[in-house]
Amino acid sequence: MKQTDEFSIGVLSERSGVNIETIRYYEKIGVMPKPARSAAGYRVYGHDHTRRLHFVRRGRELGFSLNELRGLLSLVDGHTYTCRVVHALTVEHLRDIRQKIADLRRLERAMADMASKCTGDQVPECPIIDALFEMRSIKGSRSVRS
Amino acid sequence: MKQTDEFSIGVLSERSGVNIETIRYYEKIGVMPKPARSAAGYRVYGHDHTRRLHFVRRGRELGFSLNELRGLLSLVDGHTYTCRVVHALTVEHLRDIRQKIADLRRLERAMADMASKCTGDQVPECPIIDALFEMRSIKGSRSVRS
DNA sequence: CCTAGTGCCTGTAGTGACTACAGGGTCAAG
DNA sequence: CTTGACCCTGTAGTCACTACAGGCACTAGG
Repeated sequence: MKQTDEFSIGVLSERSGVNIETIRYYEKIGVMPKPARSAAGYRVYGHDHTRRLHFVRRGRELGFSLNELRGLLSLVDGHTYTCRVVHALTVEHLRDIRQKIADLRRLERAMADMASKCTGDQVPECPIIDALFEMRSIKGSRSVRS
Repeated sequence: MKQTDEFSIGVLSERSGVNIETIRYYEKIGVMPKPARSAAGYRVYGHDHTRRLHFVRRGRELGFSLNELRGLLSLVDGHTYTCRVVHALTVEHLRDIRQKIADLRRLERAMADMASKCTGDQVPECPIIDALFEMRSIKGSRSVRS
């Protein structure tokens, strides 16, 4: 590891807040490029890697899938992206987020409803259980993953 | 398949709106009980199975994990649940949901912000890309799965 | 009776985005 | 020269399914 701005995967992990295993995983699936290797076979990273990993991390926090990020990054890599394309992706993603929020709100209401009907007694009966057995499907409910 | 209220997995699937493969999966992991079998080895279900499967479906729609549902169902099966226990689980779950909504709202704001700064031009520069590269971590952002 | 078309069976593998080992090699300090 | 921290590869596990492959069972039509 030279004097210049080169560092190991552990350092990159710490700087980026991304798990070591995850960094290697990103490399395997082609989200992060294969880095140079030291004589001993250790991965050697530089500033560009940090930058890119930050990009991925932010993107993930914003709910982009790794596939979407791979798409964005390939645009960046090829210098072929335009503001229009990126904007379209963002707006689409925003729509998804708003849908998810709406789903969760409906879900919140249903749960709060159930909880309010519950006496919290030690008795072996519970309106929540009944509700789950009797209740109709929350219509329009789509993939709400916990 | 007798005249009484017995039916195949296909019928159960249709009645419950749960995929056949998923029903078999639920059986494998112990969320649904092993049903009786016909002479040919076909699964034979009755009304109780429909009821239970509905329970699981509703629970899933409300965002409970299969593990949580297994817990609830074992309480129901053993007739050992009390309203207090169920209420506690529900309230805990409700807290998770509200946290998720808050996360998504923060995310929505960040995305909307980025989108609004974007000109949507054909130019090969984009504030969104820049933002992703430069932006700080959304603090407190936890598991926001898409 | 034969055949085609369903429906059902088991078991395995794939998804996404990681995480957690097992079983080793490397390196710096004491 | 040994200890411990770090790194390597590769595989398997997580969750909640979904999708297939390869094979019986059953029913209706010819």
